[in-house]
Amino acid sequence: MVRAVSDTHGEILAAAARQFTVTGYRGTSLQDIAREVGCSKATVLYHFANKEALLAELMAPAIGVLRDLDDRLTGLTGAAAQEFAAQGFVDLAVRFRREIAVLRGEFPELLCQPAFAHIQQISDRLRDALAGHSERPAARIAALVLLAGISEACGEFADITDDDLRSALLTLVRRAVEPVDAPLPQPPTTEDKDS
Amino acid sequence: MVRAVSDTHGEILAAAARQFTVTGYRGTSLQDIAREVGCSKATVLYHFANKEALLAELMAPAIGVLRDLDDRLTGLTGAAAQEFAAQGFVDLAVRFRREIAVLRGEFPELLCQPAFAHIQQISDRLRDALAGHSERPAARIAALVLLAGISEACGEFADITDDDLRSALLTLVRRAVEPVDAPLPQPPTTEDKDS
DNA sequence: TCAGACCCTGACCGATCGGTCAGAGAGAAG
DNA sequence: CTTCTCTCTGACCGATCGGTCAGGGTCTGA
Repeated sequence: MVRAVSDTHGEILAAAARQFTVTGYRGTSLQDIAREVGCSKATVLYHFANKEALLAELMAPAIGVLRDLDDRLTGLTGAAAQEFAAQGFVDLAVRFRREIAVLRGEFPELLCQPAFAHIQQISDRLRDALAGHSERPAARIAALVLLAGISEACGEFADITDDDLRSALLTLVRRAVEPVDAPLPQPPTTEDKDS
Repeated sequence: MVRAVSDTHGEILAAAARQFTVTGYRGTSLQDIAREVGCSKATVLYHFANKEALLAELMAPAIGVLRDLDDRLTGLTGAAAQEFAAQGFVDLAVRFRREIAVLRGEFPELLCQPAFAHIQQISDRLRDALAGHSERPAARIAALVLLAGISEACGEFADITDDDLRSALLTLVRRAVEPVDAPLPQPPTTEDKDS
């Protein structure tokens, strides 16, 4: 039986999400979260093993999508990989605006935690794909600026619909990204026409 | 007289700069800084009124250049403002890679402090200029993504020379930015070709 | 020799952090 | 009624934070 399963768990999660986006992970104390929910700090720690576990549960969906994107990226090369990375990352950034905003700036330390061990590697692969796997500094720089800028910026456009934001970002990426070095021969099947 | 003016002050500043770029402002304690310098925490607080004053002194040069850029931006409009903002900001970002990296992610809280009260407004004006003062969401989004991405990314290319980084970023911005709505008639005089 | 400015320190402070723990209260099951 | 589980809490803990303070060295100029 479920015993109506008090939604305190969910309330804590929601409050944490709100506070993390405003004051950041480090800047938000368990006390702050408890206060917003209207319970004690001990209650927060009854529902979550520790502060890190709270963050991990908050990020789980976004990280799942990111891993999925990474999986489907392997095998693609050249312009196809570039376009797929662009679409995939823009879509992810838009859908998980809030979650990404949480990690803003706290990446370096947070990435050391086991729960987030792989996302640095994944984002590196995304960047490489977006750079057309080129070694040219200009291509690498453009890809990193776009990834970082989108991560940073998309949380600040709460007044724009997902669709509008997505199309604007995708247009921007396609215009800004370095074109792949050589027009490599790619099978004309399973191809998206404008890239 | 100068009494050889013990360079402890400078050493503390340098150590703080290093640590802030790695662990962030919040993540670095006065104890950490003192340990790297090889002095006591009390010594750090003898040379600087408090932790915030240390940060302020570290940021002063970058902020000065930013204000100067803002001053020279007023009066310019359209494509001229856009190009000036692009060149000015890219140059600033490259020259002060380290300082900008310090503020990475800690902007929201730090901007509340009096020493940094104006830089949010300045960066807003920079973004507007880069967007060609357009109201179109796509233009605003592109400008913000570029500003945020450059701020975020330029600290991570320690292996690239200033000149290379600057030209790569400038190329990126010119390609990525939304062109101004209309080719407005601008006086061909008092025009800075590259500064 | 001595006063004073400068530089530095250990000891200490209150506040706050994440986290622990014993136990209270409410229902459900027997 | 008793018993058990689930939910929640106040009190408390050690660690660490930014910051204060009285005082000890050291050098300089009178």
